[in-house]
Amino acid sequence: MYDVARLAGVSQPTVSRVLSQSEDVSQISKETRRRVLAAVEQLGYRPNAVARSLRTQKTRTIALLLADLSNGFYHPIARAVQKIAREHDYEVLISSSDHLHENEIHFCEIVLSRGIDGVLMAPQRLTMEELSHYVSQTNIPFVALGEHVDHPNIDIVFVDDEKATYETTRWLIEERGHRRIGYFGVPPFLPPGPGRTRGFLRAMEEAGLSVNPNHMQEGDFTLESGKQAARALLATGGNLPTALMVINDLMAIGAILTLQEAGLRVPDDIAVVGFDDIPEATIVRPALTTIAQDAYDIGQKMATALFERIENPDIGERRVYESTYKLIPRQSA
Amino acid sequence: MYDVARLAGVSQPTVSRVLSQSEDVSQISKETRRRVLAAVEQLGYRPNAVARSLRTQKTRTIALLLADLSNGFYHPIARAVQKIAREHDYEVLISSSDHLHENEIHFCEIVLSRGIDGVLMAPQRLTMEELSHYVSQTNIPFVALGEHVDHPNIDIVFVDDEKATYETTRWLIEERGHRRIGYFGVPPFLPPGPGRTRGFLRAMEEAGLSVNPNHMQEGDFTLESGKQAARALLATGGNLPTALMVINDLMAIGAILTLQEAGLRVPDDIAVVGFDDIPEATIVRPALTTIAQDAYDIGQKMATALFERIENPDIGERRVYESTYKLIPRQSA
DNA sequence: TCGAATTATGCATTCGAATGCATTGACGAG
DNA sequence: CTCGTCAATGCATTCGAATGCATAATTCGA
Repeated sequence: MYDVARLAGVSQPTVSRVLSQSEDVSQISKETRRRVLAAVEQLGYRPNAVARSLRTQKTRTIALLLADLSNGFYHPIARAVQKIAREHDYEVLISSSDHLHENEIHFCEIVLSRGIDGVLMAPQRLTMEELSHYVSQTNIPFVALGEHVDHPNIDIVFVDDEKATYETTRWLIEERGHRRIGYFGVPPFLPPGPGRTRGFLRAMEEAGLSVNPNHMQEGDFTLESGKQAARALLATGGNLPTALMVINDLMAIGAILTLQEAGLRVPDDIAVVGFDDIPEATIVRPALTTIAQDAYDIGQKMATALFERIENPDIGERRVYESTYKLIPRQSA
Repeated sequence: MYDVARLAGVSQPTVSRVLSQSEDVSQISKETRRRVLAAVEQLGYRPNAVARSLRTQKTRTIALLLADLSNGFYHPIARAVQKIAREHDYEVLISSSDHLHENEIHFCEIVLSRGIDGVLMAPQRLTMEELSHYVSQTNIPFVALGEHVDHPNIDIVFVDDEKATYETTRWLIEERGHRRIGYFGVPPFLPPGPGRTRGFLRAMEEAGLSVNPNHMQEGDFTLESGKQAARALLATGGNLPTALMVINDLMAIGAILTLQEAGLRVPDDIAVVGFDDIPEATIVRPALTTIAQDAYDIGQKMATALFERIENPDIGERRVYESTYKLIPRQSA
């Protein structure tokens, strides 16, 4: 910057003002501005973002923690966040926890030490104490995905998982006439497991239907775990359910593949319903009936909420945004 | 750091030494070290990465530019890079160009202004002049994916695309007896389009087979564009090829879906071969026969090459690493 | 017992840019 | 002709940590 200043015949602070203050705020003469910009151009000067960050205490970077980069559900979120961030002239540091506690902790440490300006996260294994611990050490805004995050300083965006699975289970019962319905979920410590499971069980109970414990299997959101769950179901040897609610599309697809391999017809022998509506849902045959989430909308809501707080730090209390879902009947149920 | 120093009864530089120099290099007494670490603990002090970066001129961050975050091919690359980066205690700034020139430029600007320590990229639209322009402005190492990147200061990792499609096309001809083979590619300015197309054409020519221009269609690597290409193929009305080489799996799957919708049987009426071996290849029915790339290996090679240069800046001339491919015969051909 | 060689630590400066405050010059009013 | 005002710019400092150099403390040998 000194070199630019010398070439333009002004002082370093003047160059700084030309480069970092908006035209109307600064009191730089037109002529000076022109000379400075010409010098910048001539030298190919580029401001050093690190130095700028140190002085302003802003990095113009937000961090985004996803649960699984390979799960297509998260891609529109990342895309929406990137887009909005770019509109605000911010960069996004993307990280994938792969559902691991250790990675979520690492993410938080990075956020605190790197001077990130705001955080978007889909936390799964972090306890509320841990979250509080980190949030309390900083003034930057946090926005999380999921109803389970309940902290006074964290805005959330959520989808009513319980209602979604409840309604869909009822749909399976009332519209499709199923009475033996199974459920593939995840262990209760993995959001949004509990909510979805609750919705399923409530619908079954209200309909006066019992659930065979053998028909409830657990996985970890991956395709492979959906296959395993289906294998476990088949291995029980007992009579099979006529329909299966699965906690997400990837597992649902895994289940379909394995069931078909075992000679079962979907949906004739077993109907399968997923959750998310990822691109793969239209690739499997039969195409997957699923509860669609609007991931792009979720990403937009999260990013918008975050930047509102970044631009106006004293917005006040926790805000809650709900994003919609919608049952998409295809061929698998 | 001053607070820590005061609490520990030492000077700020001493705290700095305790925190940033390895135990054996530094000449800090055991007792002082203990007191300092205790003070750090007590105050919950966390070094400011921005200040550290300004002083050391290192950000401990590398940048990774992918062509399309939604394309599963890139996920293992990202995963491998993250893993190796973490082993070196670096963070990864991931970005997706979505095949757009504008985004590739933006990425380079960020790299230069943010003081990134190294770059991994899968450039597609950047011209060699532009790349040179950016590379020449910095001393940090660049590693690129793809044979088409030919710059003395950029190491590359590549897969022999031409050989792969050549061999696979021969396989279609010799092992499977196809003589009318079509090809779905991408416009020639999109790597690795040209190499793969060349391999296909060479195999056809050597076999003395001509290619019906109607059987050559172009897309942009996406599922949707594969569907469009298939629609265009069908719309030509003429006789159809009995086999189709497709430049990547996503387009191949799109093609299969559309062909099936039109009442054609795969592979009986038209065999389809893809390239990449993404997870979706095992989801479609028939399962996709494809040329597998070892994306995790590619990511590892790229990251390893990069860190070698980061740790030893004067390694010298451009290095070239080849990663393998392998035809995976499944059911679609 | 004293100086040389270590070892342990502190002081002052530096990284690059942003900013509070001071200064300069031009202009107009009295 | 003088002084106040305001626009334009410069000076000095600051952000937080790392580091070259100087120095104090300790050890050791002769």
